[in-house]
Amino acid sequence: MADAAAKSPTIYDVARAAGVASSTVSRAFARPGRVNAETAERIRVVAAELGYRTNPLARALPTGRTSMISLVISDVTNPFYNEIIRGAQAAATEAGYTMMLTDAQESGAKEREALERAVSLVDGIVLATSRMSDSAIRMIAKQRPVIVLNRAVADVPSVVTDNPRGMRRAVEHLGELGHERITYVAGPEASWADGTRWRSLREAVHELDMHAHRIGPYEPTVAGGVAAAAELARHPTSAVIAYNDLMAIGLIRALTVAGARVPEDVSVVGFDNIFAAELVTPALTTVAAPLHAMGQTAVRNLLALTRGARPTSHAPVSLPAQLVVRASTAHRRRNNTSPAWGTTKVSGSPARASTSTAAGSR
Amino acid sequence: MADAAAKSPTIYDVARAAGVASSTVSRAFARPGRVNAETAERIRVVAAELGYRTNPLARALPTGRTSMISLVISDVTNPFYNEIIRGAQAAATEAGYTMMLTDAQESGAKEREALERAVSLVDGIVLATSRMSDSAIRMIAKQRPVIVLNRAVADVPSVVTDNPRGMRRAVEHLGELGHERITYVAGPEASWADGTRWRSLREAVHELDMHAHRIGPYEPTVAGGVAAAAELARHPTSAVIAYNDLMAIGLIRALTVAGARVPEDVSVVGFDNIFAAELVTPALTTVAAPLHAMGQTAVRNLLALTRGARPTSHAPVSLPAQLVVRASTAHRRRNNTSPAWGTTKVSGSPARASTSTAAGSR
DNA sequence: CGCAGGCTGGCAAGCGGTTGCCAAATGTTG
DNA sequence: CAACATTTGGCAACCGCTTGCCAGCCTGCG
Repeated sequence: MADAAAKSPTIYDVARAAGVASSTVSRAFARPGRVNAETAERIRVVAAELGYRTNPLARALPTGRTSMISLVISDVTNPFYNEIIRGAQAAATEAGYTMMLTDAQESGAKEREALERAVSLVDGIVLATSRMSDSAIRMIAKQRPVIVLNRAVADVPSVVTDNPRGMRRAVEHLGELGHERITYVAGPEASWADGTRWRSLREAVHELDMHAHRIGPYEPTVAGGVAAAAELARHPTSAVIAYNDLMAIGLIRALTVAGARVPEDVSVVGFDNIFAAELVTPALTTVAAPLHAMGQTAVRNLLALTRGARPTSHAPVSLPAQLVVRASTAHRRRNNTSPAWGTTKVSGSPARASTSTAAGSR
Repeated sequence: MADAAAKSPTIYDVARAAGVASSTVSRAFARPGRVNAETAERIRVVAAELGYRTNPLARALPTGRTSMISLVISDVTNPFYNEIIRGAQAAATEAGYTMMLTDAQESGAKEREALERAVSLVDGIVLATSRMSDSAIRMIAKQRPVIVLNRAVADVPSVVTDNPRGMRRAVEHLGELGHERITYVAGPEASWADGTRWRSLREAVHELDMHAHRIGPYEPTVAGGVAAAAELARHPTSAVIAYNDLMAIGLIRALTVAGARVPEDVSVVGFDNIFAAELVTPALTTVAAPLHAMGQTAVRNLLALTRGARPTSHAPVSLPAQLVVRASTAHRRRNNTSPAWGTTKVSGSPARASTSTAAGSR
């Protein structure tokens, strides 16, 4: 019908209708002070009548700025990003920028390919939990301003959670509940966050005169948590801290299936405070990252960069974490030397345990 | 640092280096057959050496095609969209398109504003569960090809789940378990999906000689489900179907708190099969929508539209749904005329119930 | 009254590609 | 070998907007 017919009006149409030169129209919109107020007003009126709307593409060509930024996340499916996306979106909109979201689907290659396409379209990029190598990231950063989120890369400004403090709180909490030995269920080996979390845990237990040991790495998913449970059964502790909530959830499920009770027999703490954390049974005690603030801060800092600001220092911007205590942690039962699931562990399912161990240590 | 120095090479640079005209370079990339194979190869090599990459913005200006599409969803936070996003992304990438994701944050106004900005940048738009009015949607559709997802709008092609069949399966399932009366917990009044689900439920119970009644509307969130529980307590049935999983989860929690056991006392069925559905306790029986396929189909159909295809008919493309039976549904306990939670409801916690009711009906 | 300087608005040259049209070169056919 | 068709590459005019530079005009000041 009458759809393809009407091409949208250009500054030339407006210029003709208003009886001025196209450059004047352009300036009326882009450089308010540069044109006489009355003239500008007249142009504005005429433009409105014609339904003129400046074409961002055409504007971008000569200026080189698109007013778009890109947020790349490693996995849209991971609820961890929900609030980050929201925060980033809010900051972008607030500054008049359009944000394009790209899902890397946990693949460094896909991430790279998507970036390849997007890099020339945007004024800046936020890389959240990038799966690319440090050097690949630096490569990108050479072409456009980049902020990495939840990771530290030399020479590239970043925004992270205060993992040390968060971990410290978790350990203190467990300590107050009488636990002395903590098992850390590790996430992806390549993960920067995993590294700092484990390091922080070691420091915390040292200071608090407790003990920690580490198993893994495992996939940072529910399935990964399930896999970890088998290994945990071989060296049970009364308290466990998992790399993230997804793993903690998987762990609890597997533990429950194996006959252990959470939190009575074993306390479990996760990281991230994802949406599902409070839905599962028992509700998960977890270290909440300031997700919304992270997305927001990342974008704000990015936009500052695009305006030419140089980062004051190369140290990551660190945002405070918070411990959310729910139902998956409880007092250690001191007098019970051989709990039900401990029994299960030594005799019950040796085959399963060894299988998973092989998979776990790769 | 040597960052701002190097401007990326253009076709002119390549042309000079290869000793041909810029138009030939352009054609070598855009119109493969139009140029001699050898020449094209040489150009390609030179371009690779120079690190030339075609600038999508510059290309978009004369052609009017950006190779970008936009996916607008009503709420990134809602896990319902996870797989839709994935499917859409996959279809877009496969076709060489870049997809930009926009979150409307459940606000028709924000959706509109974001669209305002994006419409001139993309070749087409997928509106998933749009919160805008039909007429606003048609307005957009007049400017660019549009596909609406999970909704039907006259004159705009759409992709939806086969709600009737899905509902039918749910009702049959409940019928087989001996339930005779079903309560439907309604979602947003304005929701197209809610309308068809309730209608389908009525038809199904009619044919199967069962009974249905409806309560609501409530927010399509966990909180909404919690609110609904209070109302449900006033007219208890042994089976409940909720508008979506989030509400079903909230309902189950509130029911459990109130002393009812799920599924022993009341069976609950949700819709959508979101990620958390299998994590909660009891795991949720739900009608699974073919989320990935929906996203994929929507984008594919959209791209077909951009290539000039006219939709064959204006009837929505309907994709099959599937009932996933988990642990939240069970046989009706026939001999128990006054179940525990029925008792609870009339005497146990009237205060709590009435408080929630007030909150629920707002 | 003459002139420096601030305002305004127009001209025109891009930004990096695309593409209709033309001409030279090469291939085909009678 | 001439006439004609087919490739192949170049020229140049856009696409819609920005912006450096220039000129006309109005003020204010000495």
